[in-house]
Amino acid sequence: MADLNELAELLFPDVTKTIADLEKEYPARNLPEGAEVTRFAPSPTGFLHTGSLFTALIGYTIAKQSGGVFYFRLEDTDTKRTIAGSADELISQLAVFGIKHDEGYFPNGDEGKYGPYQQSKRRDIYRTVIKELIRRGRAYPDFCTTEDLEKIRAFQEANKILPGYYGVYARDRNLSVDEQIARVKAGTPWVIRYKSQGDHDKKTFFEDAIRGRIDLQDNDVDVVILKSDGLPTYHFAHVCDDHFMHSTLITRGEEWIPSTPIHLDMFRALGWEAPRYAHLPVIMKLDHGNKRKLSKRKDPEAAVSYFLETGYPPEALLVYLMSIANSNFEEWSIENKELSIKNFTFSLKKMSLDGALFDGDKLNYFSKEIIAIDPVDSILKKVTDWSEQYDKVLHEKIMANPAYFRKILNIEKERAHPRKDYAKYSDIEPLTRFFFEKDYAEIVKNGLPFNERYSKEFLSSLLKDFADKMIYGVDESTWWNSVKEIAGAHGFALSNKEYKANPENFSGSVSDAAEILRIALTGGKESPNLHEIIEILTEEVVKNRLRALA
RNA sequence: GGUCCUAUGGAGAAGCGGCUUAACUCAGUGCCCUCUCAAGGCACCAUUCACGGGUUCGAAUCCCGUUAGGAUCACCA
Repeated sequence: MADLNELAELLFPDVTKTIADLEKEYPARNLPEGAEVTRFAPSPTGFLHTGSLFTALIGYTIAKQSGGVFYFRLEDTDTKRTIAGSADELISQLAVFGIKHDEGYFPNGDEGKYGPYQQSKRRDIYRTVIKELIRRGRAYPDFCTTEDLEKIRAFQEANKILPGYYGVYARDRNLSVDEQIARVKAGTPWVIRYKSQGDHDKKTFFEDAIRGRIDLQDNDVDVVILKSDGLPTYHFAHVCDDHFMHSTLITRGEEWIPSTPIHLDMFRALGWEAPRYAHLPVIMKLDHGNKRKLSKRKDPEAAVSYFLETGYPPEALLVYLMSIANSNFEEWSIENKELSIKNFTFSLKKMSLDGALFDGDKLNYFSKEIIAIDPVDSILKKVTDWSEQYDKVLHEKIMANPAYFRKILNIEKERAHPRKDYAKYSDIEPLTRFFFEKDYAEIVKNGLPFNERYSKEFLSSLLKDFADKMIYGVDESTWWNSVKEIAGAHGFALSNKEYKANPENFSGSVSDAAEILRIALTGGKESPNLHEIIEILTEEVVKNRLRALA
C-alpha cells in the first residue's frame, strides 16, 4: 500500500527542502521587546485605494512608534488581475505620503533578509510547506473540476444547506492514497486543499487588537491552498509569509474577520504561533441613504490619485485619515500645532469600530488650514510642481513670472489668521484669473456685474476719479482714505451707519463705491483685500483698467 | 439564508455605573468685525444616546431580546 510520503513525492518531486530548513533560513528577528513588525501587502491590481492608504498609514505608524519594522510584500498570486507596473505605482504613491517601508519589495529589487517579498517568487517556500502538510495528512489533492464544484454548490443551495467544500461535501477529502496517486499519475488536474480539523458546531475565538474578543464558528471548510496554476491562495500565503517574515501584527480590513478561523486553524496545524490581528474599519460612503464601501468605480475619492490630481497637499489627506483613525488626534493637533503627524501617539484601542463615512468637508477644512499656514515660498514651490504635472495653464502663468505669482499667493497670508480660500491647488487658478491681463480681458468681455442703479455716466466718472485720484504705493489706511474721499465726492456716505440713517441723501455707502472699484478691477463682487490687489497689479495696470472702463 | 461585526447629532466622535440636563472637531444657522469674500470672534444646533424589556438607589454606560446597517460564505484578495 502506498503511503502519504509517496503521494507527497509524486506531487512535489522537486521539493527537497523541509520546513525545518526554512526556519533556519528565516530566523526570528532580533528586535527589542514591544517592537511590532507590520506590513503593507497589496495586490498589484491597480492604483492605490484610499482604504489601502489608510491601512498602510496605520501599519507604518505602529511599526515606527514601536521601533519595529514596516515591510512591503507584493501579493501577486492572482495573475489574472495583476496589472503590470501597478506595484511600482503603489510604492511611489505611498512615498508621496511619506510612507516608506524598511524592507520588502522595491522597484529595483528586494531589500531585506526575509524575501523574496513577491509571492509569485515564493513558490518553493509554499510547496515545501505544503509537501510536508501532505505528508502529515493535513492537506490533500482535490480533483474536482469547476463543474463538479458547481454541482455540489447547486445541491447545497437547493437543499438550503450551508454552501462550501466541507465534511461530506468535500468529495475528494477521503480518497485513499492509492486512488490519489492513481489519479495524479493519470494526469488528472488537481489543486491542494487544506484538510480542516475544525468542527462547525464549535466556536473559536481570538483577541482582536482593536475589537477585543471575537467569537466565531470554527472553520471546517477545506479551503484550497494551492491553485492549479501552482500559486497559493491568500489564506495559505498569509499564514506562510507572515510566519516566515515574522510579522507580529496583521493590520487588514474587517472583511477578513470571517476567514480568520481558517488562518488560525492553519497556524495551529503547522505548530506556528499566530500573529495578532487588528481588523480595521473600512471607509464608507453614503449612497442613497445606505452605507457602502468606497468604490473605485463610483467614487473618485476611492483613488488616492484623485487627491493628488486635484491638488490636495498629501499631508491633508494623511491628517484626515488619522482623524478618522483616532478621533483624539484632532484635539492633539490643535494643542500641538507645530508638531507633525509623526509625533502623535496612535492607539489601536482608540479606533472606532465601525466604518467612517468619507467626509470631503472635513478634508477640505484640514487642507485649507495646511495650505494657509504653509509659508509662501514653500507653497509656491508645491503649486509650481503640482501644476507642472496637473495644470498646464496655471504652470505657464507661474513660470512667466514667479515673483508676481508669489505675491498673489501671499495675499493676506503673513498674519495670525491667514486667508483660507484654497482647499486644493486646483482652486487657485480660477480664483486668481483677474490678475492676468488676458483673463481679465475675457472677464470684461463677458460683462461686469455692476449694480444697475448706477448709470453708465455715473460709473464712468467715478472710475475715472479712482484712476486719477487714488493714492498708490502707500499703506492701507492712507489708500482707503483716498478711496473714501473720492467716494464722498460722488455722493457716497462715508460709513454704512451714515448711509442707513438717510439712504435717500446718498448715492450709496462707501461699501457700494468699493464694490464698483472691486468689480472694475477683478470682475467680481468678491475678492481678497482690494488694497493688496491694487498693489500687486501695480498703479499702471490699475489705471489702465479703470480708464478703459471709464 | 447561516455566521460575524457595528449602532451616541447632518459627519467624525468623547464617554468605561453617579462628575453628563452628553466633551471636542467639521458642516449648518445667527450675530459681531468688516470695502466684498475668505478668515476670525461669540452664540445656537441630541433633555438624549436605534427600539423594547431587565439589573441597580442610580444606565448612553451592565444583561436579554428586537430592529437596522455592514462584512463574509471563490482555484479574488
